[in-house]
Amino acid sequence: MLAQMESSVVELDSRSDDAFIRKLSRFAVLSTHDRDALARFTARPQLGRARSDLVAQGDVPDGGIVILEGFACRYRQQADGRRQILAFLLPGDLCDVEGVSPGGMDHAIGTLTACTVGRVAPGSLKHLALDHPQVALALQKARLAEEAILREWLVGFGLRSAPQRLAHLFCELLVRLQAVGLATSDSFDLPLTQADLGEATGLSTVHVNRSLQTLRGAGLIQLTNRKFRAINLAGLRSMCAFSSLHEQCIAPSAALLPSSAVLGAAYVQHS
Amino acid sequence: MLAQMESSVVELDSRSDDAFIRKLSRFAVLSTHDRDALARFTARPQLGRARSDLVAQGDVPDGGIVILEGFACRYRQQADGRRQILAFLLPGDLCDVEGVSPGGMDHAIGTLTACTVGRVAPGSLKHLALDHPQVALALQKARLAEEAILREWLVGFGLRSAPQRLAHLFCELLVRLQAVGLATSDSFDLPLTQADLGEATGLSTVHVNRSLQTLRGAGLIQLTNRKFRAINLAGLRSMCAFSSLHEQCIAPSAALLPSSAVLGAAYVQHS
DNA sequence: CGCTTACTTGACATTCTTCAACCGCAGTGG
DNA sequence: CCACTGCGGTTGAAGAATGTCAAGTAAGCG
Repeated sequence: MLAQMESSVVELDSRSDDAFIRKLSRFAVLSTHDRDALARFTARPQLGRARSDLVAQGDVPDGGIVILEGFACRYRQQADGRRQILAFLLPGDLCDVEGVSPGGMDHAIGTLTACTVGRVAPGSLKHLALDHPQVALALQKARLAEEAILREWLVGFGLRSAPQRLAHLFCELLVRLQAVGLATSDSFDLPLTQADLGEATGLSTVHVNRSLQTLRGAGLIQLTNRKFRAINLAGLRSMCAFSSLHEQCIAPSAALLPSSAVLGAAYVQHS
Repeated sequence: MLAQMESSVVELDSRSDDAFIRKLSRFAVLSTHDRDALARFTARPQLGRARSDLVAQGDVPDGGIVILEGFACRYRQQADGRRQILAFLLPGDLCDVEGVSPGGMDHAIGTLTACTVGRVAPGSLKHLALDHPQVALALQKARLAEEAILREWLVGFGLRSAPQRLAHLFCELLVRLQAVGLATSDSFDLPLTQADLGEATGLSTVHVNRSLQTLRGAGLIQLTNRKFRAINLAGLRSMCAFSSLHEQCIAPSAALLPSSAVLGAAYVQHS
C-alpha cells in the first residue's frame, strides 16, 4: 500500500504512463507538462462489462472515450442481427465522437472484453488541445492513422482472400499493441473469438476457422488459448502485403524530433 | 459576351455558385461574404485528363484539391495491377490532403472522367477557416460525411450481396449528386464503366454486369448510355437498406437554421 | 472500313456460406 | 464427485455466390 502510493507519486516519467500517453508519444514529442495533463485527463476510469455498449447506435454522444484496458470495437448492427465490426479499439485509443451527424451515431461502440475506459467531456478535449499544441498534433495524427486503417480494411475486403485478411489483421494488431507495450516482437494476447474475427473480416465463423488452419498449416502463426504468436513474421507480412509504410503510419516509432521541424519542412515545400 | 460579363457580376447568389459552394451550403449557413471567399478560393481551375492521377500514391501532396466538374476517385493500386476504389469524388468534393502520414499518401487520387479541379494551397485553407467560421463548420461536416460514407462502404463489403452493394452505391451517388444539383429526383449521368463499378464494389466486371441485370430485371433501375435512372426508388432503397439517416448525413437538405443554434444545443447537452 | 472499348453471355472453377453435428472444456448445481 | 449446460472451436457435406476464361456483340471513331 505504501509502496504503491510512493510509486504513483514518484514515477511521473514514461514508466507509469497509461496506454493513452504511450500511444500519443508515438505521434509527437510530449513534455512532462503534456503528460501530466493527459494523466489528469483520464484520471477517473470507469469499468465496462464485456460485450456491452459504450455508445449505442443512434446515440448523440457527449464527449469521447479513451480505452485504457481491454478490447472494444466500432460496429454496425443490422436488423437481421448480423453485424460488421468497423474497427478495433485498443488500449490508448480515443474515440473522439465530436460532432456526429444529425440523427446521432451511425454505428455503435461496444466492448469485446471487460474494459476500463475514461470518459472525456466534450469541452475538455478542446481545452487540452489549445493548451498543449503537441498533444493536439498527436491527436490529429492518431486520427489520421485511424482513417488509414479504415481504408486499409476496405482494401482488404476488396482485394484480399480470407487468409490474407486475417493475416493482415494480425499484423495490424501486433503493430498497434506493440505501440502501447502490450505485445512482444511477435506475440500478444488476443481475447477475441473466431466469431469476432469473422465479424471484423466479413467472413463466416466456419471460414475463419478454416483460414486460421491454413495459416497454421503454412507455419505462419500459432493461435491457442487466446494467445497469438507469429511463427514466421516475415512470411506473414509478405503474404498479405503488410507494408512498413502502413505500419509507420498507424504506429510510428516513438517521436524523437521536435515536430516543429517537421512542420517547418512541410511549410517550406509549398511556397 | 456583354451578357456574360453582366451575369458574372450580378449573380452572386446561389444561382452562379459552383459545386463546392453548393455542397458546403448544405452543411452550414453561408453568408454572401463566405460565398465570395469560396468563389475566389477556386478561381483558377485546372483541367485533368480522364484516367490521370491528380495525386499519386506515395506523394507528399501540398494542399488540397476541389473537384469542380467530372468524376474522380481515391484508389489503391496493388503490384499485380488490381485496384480498389476507396471513394468517389464528385463535383464539390474537397480532397483535403492535410497532414498525410510519414512516407506520403497511402492511396492515389485519380480522375475517372475529364475533370476541372481547383488546387488549394495548404495555408489558404487554414486562413479561410479562420476568417469564415461557418465555412470551417461546413468543411468539418463534409469531412465527417466522407468518413461516414467510408464506413458505409465497409459495411456493404461485409454484409451486402453484390446487387445490394450496387444498389447502395447508386443511392449514394443519387443523393450526393442531388446535393450539388447534378441529379434529378431519380436520375443522373453516370460516366463510369462496369469495370469501374467493379473496382469500387470489390466485384469482378462480369459479376457487376450480371448483378446489374438482376437489378434491371427486378424493375428497379435503368442504366443505359451512361444514364442512370431509378425506376423504383423506394424498392431500390429498401433492398439495400439505404437509410434516410445516412442520406441526411452525407447530404443534408440545405442548411436553413443558423448553425450556432445547433452548436448551442450540443453544448447544452453535456454537463 | 478496321480498330478499340465497353458490354454481354456461357461454361466452368473457386471461394465462401450454411447447416448440422461433434468435441473439449469450464462452470454450476445437485 | 458427478451430471448437466453452454460456449468456443472443429469438421464434413452440400449448395450458393462469385471469379475466371473465352468468345461474341454493339457502338464509337479514326
